[in-house]
Amino acid sequence: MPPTLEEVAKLAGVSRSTVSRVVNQHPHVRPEVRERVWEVIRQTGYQPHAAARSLATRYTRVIGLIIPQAVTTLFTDPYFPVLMRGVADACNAHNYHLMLSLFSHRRVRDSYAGQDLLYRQLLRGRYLDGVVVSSAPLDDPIFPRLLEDNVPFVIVGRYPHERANYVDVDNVVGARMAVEHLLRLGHERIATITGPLNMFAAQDRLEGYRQALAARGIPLDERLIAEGDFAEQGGRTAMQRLLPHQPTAVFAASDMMAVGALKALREAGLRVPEDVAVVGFDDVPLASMVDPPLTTVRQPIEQLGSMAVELLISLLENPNTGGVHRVVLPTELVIRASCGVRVQ
Amino acid sequence: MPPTLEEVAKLAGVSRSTVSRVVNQHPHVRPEVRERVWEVIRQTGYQPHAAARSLATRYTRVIGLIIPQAVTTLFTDPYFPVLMRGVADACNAHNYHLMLSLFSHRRVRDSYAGQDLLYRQLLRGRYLDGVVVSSAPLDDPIFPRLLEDNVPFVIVGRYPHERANYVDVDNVVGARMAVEHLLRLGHERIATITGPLNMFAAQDRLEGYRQALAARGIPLDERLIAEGDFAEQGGRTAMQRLLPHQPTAVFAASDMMAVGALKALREAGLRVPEDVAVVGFDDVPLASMVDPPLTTVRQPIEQLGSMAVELLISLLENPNTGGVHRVVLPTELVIRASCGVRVQ
DNA sequence: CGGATTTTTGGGAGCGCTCCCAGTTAATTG
DNA sequence: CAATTAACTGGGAGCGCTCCCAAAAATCCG
Repeated sequence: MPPTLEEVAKLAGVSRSTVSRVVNQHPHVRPEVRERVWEVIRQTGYQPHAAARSLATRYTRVIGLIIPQAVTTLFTDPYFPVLMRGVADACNAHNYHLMLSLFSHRRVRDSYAGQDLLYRQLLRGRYLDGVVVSSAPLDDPIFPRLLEDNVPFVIVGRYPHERANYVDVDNVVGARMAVEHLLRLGHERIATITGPLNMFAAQDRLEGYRQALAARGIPLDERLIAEGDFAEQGGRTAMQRLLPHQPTAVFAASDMMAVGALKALREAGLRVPEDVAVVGFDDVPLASMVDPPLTTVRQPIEQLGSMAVELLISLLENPNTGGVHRVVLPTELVIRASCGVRVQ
Repeated sequence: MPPTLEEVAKLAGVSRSTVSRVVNQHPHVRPEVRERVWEVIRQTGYQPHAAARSLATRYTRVIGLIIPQAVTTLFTDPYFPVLMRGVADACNAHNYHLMLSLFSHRRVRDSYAGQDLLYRQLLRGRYLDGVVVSSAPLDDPIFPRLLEDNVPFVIVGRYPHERANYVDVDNVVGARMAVEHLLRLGHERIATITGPLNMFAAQDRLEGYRQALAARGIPLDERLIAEGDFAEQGGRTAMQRLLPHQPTAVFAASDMMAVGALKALREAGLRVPEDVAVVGFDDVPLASMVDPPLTTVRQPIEQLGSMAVELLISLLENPNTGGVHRVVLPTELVIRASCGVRVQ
């Protein structure tokens, strides 16, 4: 049974309140007393009881990371581990703890309803001070829940609501750069494999693709647009659907889908980049390991995670700082072999 | 301000205690009253305050997942996401929440000392009911801490202590199968790239390698053993160190290291499997995507995660069930192209 | 050096919940 | 139908902490 404040107080010959002051670094404690109390704390290994503390203060020093995405994508995609690292790092640095909620929809309980139940528990039950949400589809029930319960939150990505704080990457510009690069290489029949279009990132990357073509005066050919799911398998089947329309280049909205596309192309007996050029998005480690190495759009994933946390914490600690906070980070085109170098 | 028990009680015209009984499914509440209370709960969206509850019950319904590994490996290795999925799934299924602690050692605070401080906070501060630990080196400070503070825990892996519960994979047998396969293919100069030897899994896989050779009467050649770090880069440099001793086959203790080895071999102008056969361990998704696809030892990673959680929960809920709980799951050899098929 | 400050200190109240113990009310039984 | 017994219900105490307020001690100043 670990010691309580009261016990420490008795041992140090002071009152509960004084020990509390010492622990919480309040001023107005004689240095001599303060030292005596610290000594007892050290010896007893005293540690404040989190529940008691948060019952009294209404703060938990815990933030949640919610990743509601249906699973397939999630865990073959190296995106998430990296994001998590950014998030975890920032939490450690600020002495917050991290609660992770993943939903895989594979068990009955993980249904839409079960998920909503868990959200309620987590948010209304005051397990958390605030939340970082990543990769949620636009219609995910987490958003209304957060808004309704007035829980401070930051999205990694974007959400169309006046009270939504977010940290995002400039997906439109990133995608445009990628497609412009293909245009520069002389391609005109450029296809795209999009992410699931109920996600903003997917929509934005498609928009970038559109803009690049429009700027070049190339009319949009709907047959050159195939929707994928950000995962490899989806990229592969999307590519198969695109093949009959003979694109000479493909912009995939994620590296995993680009890898899938690579596979589909190889199966169809086409060479990359000679017959078809491929560009991805994300620059996950795998991108440089496949054959041929992928040209891709790098996004600062880890930084996204830590910035989200830092923004959230600043929201928590200065609640009055008015206004909505939005950060958009730039992307960078990384050129490798998969798009070839065609002379115009 | 969300409603409290007391408020719900007033609205339903009963006492605090009765509402508590309803919420906690205690018997001895008239069905009619029970229904009335539920109705109020539904209308108000009442949700018990977690901190208040755990202050009173001394339970939090939160379990921790602690991954103390120095980072490089961690997040390029698809092992962790999969493990996490297993862990998260099991938590969801049993209505527990998951607290994640990762340490990357990249900031000052993430030093050994900072880490220990966080452990104390987490464990002594009663944030958690119990803990799952994965990929901790044998000398990690988490173990003494857990033992000393008497926190229920389950290791994914293994730890030499009488009170250590764990869920592990049969690394020795898995490694032996891999090496035996190479032996069967006629190899005699078989090298191995081990994991960091302060981890049990690495030691066990090395032991399996030893056993396979010994059973065949092949003397151990220390020059054919190189220590890696489970990550790609480490596998690559380890392979470079092995090359001068001209192995005809290599058993890498992780797929990521096998991929690194592949790279080193290619750089050295050697063909796989014609010149050197390669076998990995883990069967991560990447294993089947590289060229040539890796022969490897599959371990049920996700199952490992969910079993660890389930074991932990059963420990928490039936504390008197004596004895230590240990589960060892089997592995499976997956044969692909990287080891070739040599006729003896 | 005595009153006015200012700094320290202690203790009560309360955060929202569970659990135990009586007190009520309803059901059973001979 | 009175006497038991069982099924419900309410309220106090307490989980360990913070915060406020007032009392006590130390410091100041003319």
